[in-house]
Amino acid sequence: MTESEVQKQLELILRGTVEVIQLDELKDKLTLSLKENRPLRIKAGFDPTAPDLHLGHTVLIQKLQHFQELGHEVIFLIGDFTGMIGDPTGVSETRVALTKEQVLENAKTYQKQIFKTLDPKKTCIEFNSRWMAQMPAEQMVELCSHYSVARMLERDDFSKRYRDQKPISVHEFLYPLVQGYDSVALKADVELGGTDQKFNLLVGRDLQRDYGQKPQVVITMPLLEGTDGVRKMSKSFGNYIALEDKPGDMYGKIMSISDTLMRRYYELLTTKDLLSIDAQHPMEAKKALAELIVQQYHGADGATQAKADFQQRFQSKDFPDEPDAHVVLKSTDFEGLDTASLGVVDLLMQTGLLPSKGEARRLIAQNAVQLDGKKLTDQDDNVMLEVGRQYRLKIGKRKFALIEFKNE
RNA sequence: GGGCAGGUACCCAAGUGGACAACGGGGGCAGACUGUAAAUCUGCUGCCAUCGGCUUCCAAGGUUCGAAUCCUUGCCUGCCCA
Repeated sequence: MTESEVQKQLELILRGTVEVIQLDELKDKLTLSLKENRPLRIKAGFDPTAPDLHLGHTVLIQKLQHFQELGHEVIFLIGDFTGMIGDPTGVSETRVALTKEQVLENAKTYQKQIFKTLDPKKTCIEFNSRWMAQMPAEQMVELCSHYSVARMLERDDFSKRYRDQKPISVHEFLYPLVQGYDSVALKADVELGGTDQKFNLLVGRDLQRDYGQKPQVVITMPLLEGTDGVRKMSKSFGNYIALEDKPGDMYGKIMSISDTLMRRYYELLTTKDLLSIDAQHPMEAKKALAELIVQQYHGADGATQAKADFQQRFQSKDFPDEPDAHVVLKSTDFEGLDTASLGVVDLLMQTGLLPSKGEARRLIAQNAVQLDGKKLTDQDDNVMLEVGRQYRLKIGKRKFALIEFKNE
């Protein structure tokens, strides 16, 4: 009986994962949890320096939600203490230490975003400064004694930097140790992380063993590719879809991904059956995905609106209900002119949607500007505006402005 | 403390006294094609302007008819030796 239940839980848990260390231990833990009616403690740590989450982060959050759905206890750990160290994973940039206020502020933002997925009542939010900030130096030294330099250097980027004679600050060794110790402090049964976290996650297992605990099961999740379909989603690559993106933008960004990437997003961001996705027309499937995700973060209304707007804007190439700019010109805007005649370039600049006149000229030269459906091709042209009429200006494929001339 | 290398547009990266608003790649934008995509092809990508002008190559000075390029100082980054 419990066995089939374990199997059922596993199916959801394993979806999209890269690696589970060790699967047997996970099975045992699940079995025991069911038998004793005790939820497992699921830990995932987040950096407080980047509070604006994007879909890449939600791969983990989604997985946490799965556990929550299965009745387990989710611990959302904000690494405010480790944040001061700065994760040396990959290319390390010098981090500016955050103030307590900033961390709390960021934590709030986090909560607002994650509780769109997680159940607030069943989520425990922790800060690792709670135990780390008080830790006496003696204990810190003690903690350090549990790991050797040689083992530290096993870590891929450490060994690489060491080999390449790139600097490794001593305090960087503390990052994995502290992250591992967090698992001890929290008595975590399972810890989730991206594949790049594997080393740190494993340190947690070792430390727990040393501190007389059962080692946590480590589950690594893939790093979600960004909208370019190649590199991992990251703010610095500019290929991200932020949870705080406006519904329309979010929808549009999802629609612009490749079909291959869409399947990946389905796998990692939803629980939809992939076979049924493959059976659909890719465009329909993508629309459904976009709607689903926008709905999750902006509600049903936002999703419907975004969908309709997208349809209008791009698919039927119609003028949207809500243009990006609405310009109202008055006769006083035409100094020294008695007619409402305006240079095309100036008209474009009035919308505020373009950074410079050069850009405006360029777009005109590239046949990218339409006024009421008519292409404007000569940058020296003037447009005559009639009083009271609304003009629809389309700039490129995604910028729309409504121009109006009111005489007063 | 000493030695060396380097800081060029959104990013990477050429250029080492004039022909430089600055090669090339990435990214971005636009056009064609399409499924609104992706891939591909083409063009554009400092600012203002009618020929033309203006402000740029870490910062501040200097040399020169003329500097991204040479000199001085400062700031920053990496390496090596102590």
